[in-house]
Amino acid sequence: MIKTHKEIGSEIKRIRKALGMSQMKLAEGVGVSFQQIQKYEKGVNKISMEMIQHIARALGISVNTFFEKEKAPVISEPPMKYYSKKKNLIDEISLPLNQEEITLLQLFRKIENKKIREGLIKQLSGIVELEREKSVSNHLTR
Amino acid sequence: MIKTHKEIGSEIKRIRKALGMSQMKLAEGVGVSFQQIQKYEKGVNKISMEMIQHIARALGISVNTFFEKEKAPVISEPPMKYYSKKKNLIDEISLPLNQEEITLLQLFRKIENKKIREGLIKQLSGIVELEREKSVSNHLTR
DNA sequence: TAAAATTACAACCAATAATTGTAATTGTCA
DNA sequence: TGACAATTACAATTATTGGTTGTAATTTTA
Repeated sequence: MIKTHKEIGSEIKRIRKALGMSQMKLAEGVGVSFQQIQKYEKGVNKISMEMIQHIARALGISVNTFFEKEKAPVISEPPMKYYSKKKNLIDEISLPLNQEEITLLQLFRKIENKKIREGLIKQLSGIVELEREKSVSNHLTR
Repeated sequence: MIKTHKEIGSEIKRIRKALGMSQMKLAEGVGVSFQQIQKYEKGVNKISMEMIQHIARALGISVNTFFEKEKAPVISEPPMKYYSKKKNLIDEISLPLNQEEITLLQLFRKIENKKIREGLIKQLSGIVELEREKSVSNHLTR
């Protein structure tokens, strides 16, 4: 859910008051008129990316404060088996990816045929299986 | 140090390209013309707080990505060594994934042999190729 | 190399960011 | 209480720019 300017403005106001700071003082720190601060707080005017940084600095807080509620990228846990039981609650999580993995995904997402996708995954799990067996036998004969 | 719109725009462009996404496609996801995306990327137009959220969503990343490097409000400057690690963003993009894609990734990550991974991607691109050709011929005979 | 796709650049216009001015509200203290 | 200062709300105006469409240039694909 995206945050509206009105919501962000209210947050600015809340923080400003919590700091016992007047609109005038904040305006001074930001470099605009205090009436302009009012507009930001009311959500009348949009807040640009540069402006939010000035405001955050004047308030002595981090810009991230305004997006803290966003869920951070979560690292998924390895599945028990190769096919993990899907949990209905979560259908989308975020993972940090490297370039190779991005390429993999870009290609995979182009495959519209579901059976082909499923087949690929099955094949992939076979490869993984093979690689593991090989490493095991290597280990035994080493 | 505050980030200018130009810098933020460049970051958007870099991420978009890393994801293999065209301006058109991004524009579509954001809900503006692709020329408007150009202006954001060039820093010609300011990016509002609401707009950055739409852009982030269309890119499948968190808004915080644009402020990750930001230092939290500092009273005294911390030692340099804690900041020394320069992280390459392209190698650390977070994407929302569905269950099938997560499975794919988890399997792919188990493959330690680089050649096998590369071969897989090559094979995958071949499949994509095939599927596209098929859809083209379907379209022609339809 | 021709086509298709993607990107860059220009001109135009409606929308609004920011200013100044004034009124209303709140707080302070004699 | 009432006068005052400070703070905040609201109005009107203007310069700026966010967003569009159109076209040219560039890159990619077949």
